[in-house]
Amino acid sequence: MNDAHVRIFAAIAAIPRGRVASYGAIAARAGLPGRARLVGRALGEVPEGMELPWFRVIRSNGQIAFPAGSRGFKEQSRRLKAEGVEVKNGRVPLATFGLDADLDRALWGMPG
DNA sequence: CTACTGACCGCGA
DNA sequence: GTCGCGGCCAGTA
Repeated sequence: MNDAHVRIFAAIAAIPRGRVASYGAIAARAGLPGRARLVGRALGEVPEGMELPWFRVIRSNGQIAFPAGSRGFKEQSRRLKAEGVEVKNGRVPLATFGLDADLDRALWGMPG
């Protein structure tokens, strides 16, 4: 655990229910632009007891990052569907469930 | 030190 | 839709 991880977790925790955000977007919101891979690494280091909506983090193209059919893949798609997010063939339509500019501003208070 | 890997990203062809 | 390439950088061998 380090400061970068803490900020990454905070950004993930801010994703509202029924929405998803990309690794790159989380990295940017954590003050770490261009470091999407670090977000992936941080997610692999999440303490087991920690309450974190990790399943709301997907790739920039809408795909679930886990290999199709893997345990993580099933778990993630299950949780997303459980809160109303459409998962079709391992992919989420970002146009509908992604964070647009307005919601992004409302969440993280960027002036607009 | 080099080399390879990984829950990634964007651009160009 | 596909493939390739460079960027990013912490871990591991």
